[in-house]
Amino acid sequence: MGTTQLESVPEPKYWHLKTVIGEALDSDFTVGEILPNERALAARFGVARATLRQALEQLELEGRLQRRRGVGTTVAPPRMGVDVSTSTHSWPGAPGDAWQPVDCRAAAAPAAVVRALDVDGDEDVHTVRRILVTHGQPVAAELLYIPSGSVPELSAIDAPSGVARARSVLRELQHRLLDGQDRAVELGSARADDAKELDRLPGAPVLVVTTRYYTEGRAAAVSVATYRADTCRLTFGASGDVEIRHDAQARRAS
Amino acid sequence: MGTTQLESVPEPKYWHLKTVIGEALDSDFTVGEILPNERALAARFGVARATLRQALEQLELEGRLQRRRGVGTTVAPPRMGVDVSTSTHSWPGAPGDAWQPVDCRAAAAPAAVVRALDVDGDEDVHTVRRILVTHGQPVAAELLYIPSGSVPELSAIDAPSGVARARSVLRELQHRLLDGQDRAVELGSARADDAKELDRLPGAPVLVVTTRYYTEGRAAAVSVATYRADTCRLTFGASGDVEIRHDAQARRAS
DNA sequence: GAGTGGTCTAGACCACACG
DNA sequence: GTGTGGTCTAGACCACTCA
Repeated sequence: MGTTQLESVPEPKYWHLKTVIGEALDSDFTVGEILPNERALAARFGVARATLRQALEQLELEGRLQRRRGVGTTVAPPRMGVDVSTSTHSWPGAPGDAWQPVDCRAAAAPAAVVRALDVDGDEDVHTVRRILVTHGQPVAAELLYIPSGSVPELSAIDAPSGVARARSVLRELQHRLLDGQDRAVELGSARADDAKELDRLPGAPVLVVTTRYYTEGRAAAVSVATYRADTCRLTFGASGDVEIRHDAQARRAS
Repeated sequence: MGTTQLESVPEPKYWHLKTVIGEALDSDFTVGEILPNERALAARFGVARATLRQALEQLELEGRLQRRRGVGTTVAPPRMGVDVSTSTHSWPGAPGDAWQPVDCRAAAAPAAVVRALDVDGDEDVHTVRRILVTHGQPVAAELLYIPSGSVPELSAIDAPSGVARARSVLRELQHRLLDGQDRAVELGSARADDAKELDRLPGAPVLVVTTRYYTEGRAAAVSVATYRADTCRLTFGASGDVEIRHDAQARRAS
C-alpha cells in the first residue's frame, strides 16, 4: 500500500492553513482590509468551510483578524497596549482614571467574590459597573465589589442606582487609605453581560484581571475586569525610567 | 407558520450545554474524575458531537476541564497561581529562580525580538531555552534573547550548545547591573515547540508574557514566556504586606 | 485491538448588517 | 433582499493511549 502523502508528520490542514493565511496577511494585506468571505476562501484552498474556520479562529485568537457577523473578516490592527500596572497606588475612580462609571447597585456577591473578600455570603455588596473605552473602542468591562462593611459611609449615599450613584460610591472611596493591592491575570470567556459591553459575542476570549484592594490589613474591595483578549495587550509599567514605545502602533495615517 | 420554539432569544445550544455541564461539574463531579466520552455525552444531550465539543472547548478554555487524546476528559483542578511580579529586580537565573535551563544557542532573532531590542536584524543573539515546572507539571516555556552587543563577555563562553552553555550565559548575566524591566501579557496560541514543552497540542491557548530587561538605559535582553492558559493564573505580588492565599490550592496532602 | 479525543467533510439553516 | 459570519448536523477517518 503506497502512501499517497510523503509527509511523515501529517500536520493538520487547519494548522497549515493558518500559517499560509498568516503569511499572506503580512505580505498581501493592509490593516482594515476585507478578506474574501469564508466560502470563497474554503473553495480557494480546497477545504471544507469548517476547516477554514478553524484556521481563522486561531488567527482571530492571536489578534490578527477581526470577524463580524453580517460584515466580514478584516485584518486587525496590532493590539493596543493597556496599562494595568499595579504601581499606581490609588483607588478606582481616582483623578486621571480613564474608566467610565456606568451603573451601581447593591446585590449579593457571587461566590468567587465572597471568597476573595472574606465576607458573609448574605451580606449586600455595592457593585459598580464600569467600562474602559480607548480610541472609541470598548476595551474592558469591570465589576467593582465593595462590601458595606468595608466602607460604612456608603450607606449614606442617597442616589438611586445608576451613574450618579456609581460616581458617589467612587468618590467616597477616595477618602479612605489604600494600603496596597494585588492582581491576577487569567484567561476566561466573556459572560453575556460583559460580551455586550465589549461588543463581542458571548464566550469570546477575555483576559480577566482580578484586583484586591487592601485597607486596614484586610481586603476591602475586589475588582474583576475583563479585557478583550483579541485587541488588548496588558502592560505593566516600566520599573526603570525608560519610555516604552510600540512602534507598529504608530502608523495610522491613511 | 407557527414557530415551534417559545424562546424569544434562542441561546445557542453549545452555550446552554456549557452552562448545564458546568453546573454538573460543580455538583456531581470531583477533581480528576473522568467524564463520559464525547459520543456518549452528545447522545445523552441529543446533539451532534461537534456541538458537544464546542461546549467542552469553552470549559477547557476556562480551566474547568482537561482533555487528553486517547485518555479522556477529566475535571481539572483549580488553576495554580504563578507569581510573575515584576518587583523582583533581578536577572533571569538569579538564585531562587525556579526556571530550569534547557538549552542555549546563537541564532538570528525573530522579527518581534529585533523590534523590542533595537538590534540589527542580522546580529546573532544568544537564545536561552528554559522551562518552568511546578508540582511535576510543565507550566511555562521561555525563550530568552540576549544580543551579543548587550553582554560582550558571552562571546568568551566556550561551552557548546546545551544546558551547560545556558547555565554559563545566565551566570554571566548576574554580573551586570539591572536598571529595570517592563512586562506585557497577551493571549497567544502555542507554537509547535512550546506546545511540546508544555505537553499540549500546537495552537493551545497560552498567556504570553514579554519582559524587557534594561541596563545602561537600553533594552539589553528580552524574554518571551508562554504559560499554559488552561492551568495557570498569573499573579502579581501584593503591594501591601498582606499574604495572599489561594484557598483551593492549599490542600495537597495526599 | 479497543476506546479516546482530534480532524475533516458537505451539506443546512439562522442571526445580523447593509443597501 | 443579499451576503456575511455563526450554529448545527451526521457522518468519516486519524492519532494517540493503554491494557
